[in-house]
Amino acid sequence: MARAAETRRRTRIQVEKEGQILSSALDVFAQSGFAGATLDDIATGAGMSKPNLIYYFDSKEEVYRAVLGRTLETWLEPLAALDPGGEPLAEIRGYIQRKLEMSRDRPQESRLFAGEILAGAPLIRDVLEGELKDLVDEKVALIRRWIAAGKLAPHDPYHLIFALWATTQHYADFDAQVRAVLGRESDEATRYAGAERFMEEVILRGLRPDT
Amino acid sequence: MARAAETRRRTRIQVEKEGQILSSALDVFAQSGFAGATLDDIATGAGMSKPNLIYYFDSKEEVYRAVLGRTLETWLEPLAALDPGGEPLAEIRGYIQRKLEMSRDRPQESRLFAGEILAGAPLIRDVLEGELKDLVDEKVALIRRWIAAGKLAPHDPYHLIFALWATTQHYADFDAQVRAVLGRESDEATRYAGAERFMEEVILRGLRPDT
DNA sequence: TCTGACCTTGACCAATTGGTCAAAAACTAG
DNA sequence: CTAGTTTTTGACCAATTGGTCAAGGTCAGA
Repeated sequence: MARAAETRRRTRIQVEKEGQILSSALDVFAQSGFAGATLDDIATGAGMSKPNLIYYFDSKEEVYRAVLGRTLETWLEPLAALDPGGEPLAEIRGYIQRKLEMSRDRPQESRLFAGEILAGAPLIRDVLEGELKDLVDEKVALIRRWIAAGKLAPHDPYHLIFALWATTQHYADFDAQVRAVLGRESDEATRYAGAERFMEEVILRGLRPDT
Repeated sequence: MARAAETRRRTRIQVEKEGQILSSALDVFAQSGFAGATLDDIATGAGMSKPNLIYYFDSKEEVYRAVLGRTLETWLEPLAALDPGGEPLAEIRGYIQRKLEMSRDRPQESRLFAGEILAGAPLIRDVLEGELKDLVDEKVALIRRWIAAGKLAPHDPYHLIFALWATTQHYADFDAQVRAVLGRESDEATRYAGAERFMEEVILRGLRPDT
């Protein structure tokens, strides 16, 4: 284990350097994937030498795990924030907005997860089957209650969540494709405004109960 | 250049071996990405030695390009099949079905593209900005005509296409996550049936004109 | 069957890269 | 200021891996 991990109290330098490493590692892993990333790239991005990086994290995989772990909580936040006490359609609209904001403002995190899951989620399978599944199951139950109360049209909540994930994250994960198709003219703000408008007009509208 | 490429007439063995290589390469690249894949893995999967593989393709990148290229046409097919002469809602329903079928039956191709685009599409940017953009622009114009004719509700066709891509491909690209969330019970057939039902009930319904 | 072209691979090479180590530099408590 | 601890890195090592090469095996046509 690295000193940083076994020492009881973390020094000022440890906190700083670990932060720089994780920040650089996020960029590199998101851009190149786990296999494509090199410790030298990460170290350079963090403004230090490779042995110095290894002084803080014992291995490339440990850096990767740390970045993933750090991002996970941020990632689950929007869904967790879905409020049972709120008005159903407004809550889901809020969720869409938060997810789109995350895609826009933190695309690296989105791509990091996309890469991990694309590869079969070898390192976070347990988190997906545990924390994530529990959270989703809880929100699915909530949506079912909203449906039973006649506040939402009756559609499978699991597939609703998948559709929201897929569509919102698409703009970060497949950014290269979206930009290519929309052409040079389209700027970021316009892209995301259009995405939000479409989702609210089509998906949200599809959730409105018949009455 | 490899013999296979410069020879005028391809021998029986060339056709066979190149097919085996591309098939194996699809699996390996889809699973491990470009950087994570090794020529030995691909060669072994194709039932031959690494030098033998290099006899047919000059480099790892050339194998990768070949696999990407081969898959591209298949990939554009469903969108290209959108028929101007057909009934708008039925056409889009057919498109959703075809894309979901591709996700289910050819997940490796889906993941291959996802990986490439996630990395910024370094090798197919020109195709995305050329062929793909042209095809999308053409279909966007078609959808706009349908909207103008009052056959579809007025929503941005670009974002409609993105939403359909995102949602259908999600089931292949993020398979690990979908399975984890739905749990062990859910089998493939049920997953895809649920996805199709949701998309038809929500998205397709959202495209129906008001009248 | 013979011959020339095609196919196959074991052995090898050089570059990359994850990780080690010892020694020096910087920091901090007393 | 001093001694001990923490931090930093140049040099190095071993494993992996993309790609080469020469030698031997196989195949198709005459």
